Amino acid sequence: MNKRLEAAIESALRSAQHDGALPQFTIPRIPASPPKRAGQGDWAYPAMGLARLARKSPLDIARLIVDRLPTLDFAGKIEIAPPGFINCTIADDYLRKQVDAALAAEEAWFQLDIGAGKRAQVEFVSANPSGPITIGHTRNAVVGDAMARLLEAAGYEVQREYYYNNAGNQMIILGKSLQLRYLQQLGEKAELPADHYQGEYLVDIARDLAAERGDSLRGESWQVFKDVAEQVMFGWIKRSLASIHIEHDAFFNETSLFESEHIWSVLEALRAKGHIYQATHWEGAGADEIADVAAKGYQPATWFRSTTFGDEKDRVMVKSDGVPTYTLPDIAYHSDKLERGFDIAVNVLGTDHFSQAQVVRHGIRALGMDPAPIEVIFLQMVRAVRWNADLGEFAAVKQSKRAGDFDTLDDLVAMTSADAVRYHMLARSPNSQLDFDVDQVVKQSNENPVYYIQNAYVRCAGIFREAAERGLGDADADLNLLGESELRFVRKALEIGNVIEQAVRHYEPQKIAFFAHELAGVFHPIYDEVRVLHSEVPAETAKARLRFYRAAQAVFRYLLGLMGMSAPERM
RNA sequence: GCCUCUGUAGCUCAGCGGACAGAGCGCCGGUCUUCUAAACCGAUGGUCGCAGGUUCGAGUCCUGCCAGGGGCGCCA
Repeated sequence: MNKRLEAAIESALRSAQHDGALPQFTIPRIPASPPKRAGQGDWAYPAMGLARLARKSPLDIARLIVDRLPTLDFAGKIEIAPPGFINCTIADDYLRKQVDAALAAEEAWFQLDIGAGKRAQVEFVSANPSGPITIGHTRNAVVGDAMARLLEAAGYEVQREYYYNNAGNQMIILGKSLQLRYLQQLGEKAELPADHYQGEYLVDIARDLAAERGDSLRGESWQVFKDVAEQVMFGWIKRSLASIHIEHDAFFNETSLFESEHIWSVLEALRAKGHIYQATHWEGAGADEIADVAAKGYQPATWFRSTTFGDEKDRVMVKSDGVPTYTLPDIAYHSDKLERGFDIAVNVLGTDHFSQAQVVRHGIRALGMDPAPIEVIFLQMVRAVRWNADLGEFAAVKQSKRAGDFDTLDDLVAMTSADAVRYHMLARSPNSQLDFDVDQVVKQSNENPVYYIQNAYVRCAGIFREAAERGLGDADADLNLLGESELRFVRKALEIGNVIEQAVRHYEPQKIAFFAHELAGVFHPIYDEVRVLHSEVPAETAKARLRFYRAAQAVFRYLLGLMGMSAPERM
């Protein structure tokens, strides 16, 4: 709608230039935006931005524009306000029509076409199968899934992908850890080294394994235990994610890149383009670094000259022992992603991967590919915190997998609820750190934004239950009987399209959470004021209002769905 | 040291270069004989970390400081 207003203003400006009222100049793109205050219309266009170019006062320019504005079906009153705003109000008639339009079109009313015919991929979670889903992964999961849902709402065909590193050292340690736990179950004295996974969950798996297989695995190598651990972990991970309504379409593992030899062909491609060299230390190394390398006695390794692309130092691709670092498979994986032809490939990562993501980008460039489709949402740290009465302050609950002391997604859901976890993890800018106060989310659950939003849906459901009992319907409703308040809600609901578009264009899925809360804030006062089943409400008015609440309920159902939250009939 | 994120009401946070800076929670005072009060209404509460700059206009953009988080491995 704002786009159409901007286009109309641009054509008005052109016509003013054409008839000589304004001098010739390139018309800048000035966005119309919703004003903060009531009484300033629904869309405001600041003509002040044209004053210098047109060499006229902003108010005069606004006048010239308004006089030449083509008719717009949604526009009602159009006013000029100092210092030079053009305030456009949406016509009441248009708003009334939207009530029926929303109900007739159902989900299509919200659907955008900016992604029509385009494919998007969201890669998220991507936790190694070395333990349960932690609170950090949970934030990643919620943000990634919301992003995917928003892209779908924008018309994209979306694939949700999970990438995991199962070829590295961590998985070897995992296998060995389980092996030792298994031997402990058989009564052997086996000590777990400090760098092994200490978590109790491995004891559980070992116990099951001993129960099922007896001592038949006593002589097996760690690989066997690694495979068992990986398989069991993935079962847990998928089940945990499913508990907050998240499911991936594809699982991509690092091992497959080795099996297909893809990582080696990528390395050769880089070498052919002259970005690879063998050395004990990188080309720009200082005296300290060279001395350090000498002290460690390293043989030559394989380096990627990432400094060519602006990196601060070159990176090792293959260690001197012949084992690749994470960098090589990561580049290979992303080149594979791009070859699959996605228009957008969103990657949700913790900010601790910032440098790594930059190197991957350099690698993609070095291969001669365009990294533009790759977008990364970096998440700042999330901590589970609890009030510590002894200290008199909030203290972080540790979440190291290997230390065996952490809060998992399962714990969080058990302590709060899937809906509360999803909302609280989503309703925060990815750029901000998040302290997830477990006790607070539980304690305050009665005054929570989660319930505030869901209650809007519930209250509608209550009206329909009662109406059905009294045999009331909304057939032949005359929407002219709707009042100012109801139209205020429709006006706000119409912003959904803009919110989704902005969330998608700027990769800010949290916007939808804030918007849902705002819309509920518009809804609740109306619910109190605009009654349906009240003895003083005339039958025809009740019908119109019933239809309005049906549309409102559809809006909330849609919004809750976009956030992966449930829409309960009762609370 | 370099890179990056954050700093807005007592607390947790929104805020798109535009008009007098916004919510929720907390505190204070009101509102249920009629669709769920998990709600609503009202009051209180701000030198937008500090200092410059760009602009007709800066919480928003630029530079420099200050404070806090994260990252800078032949780890994964």
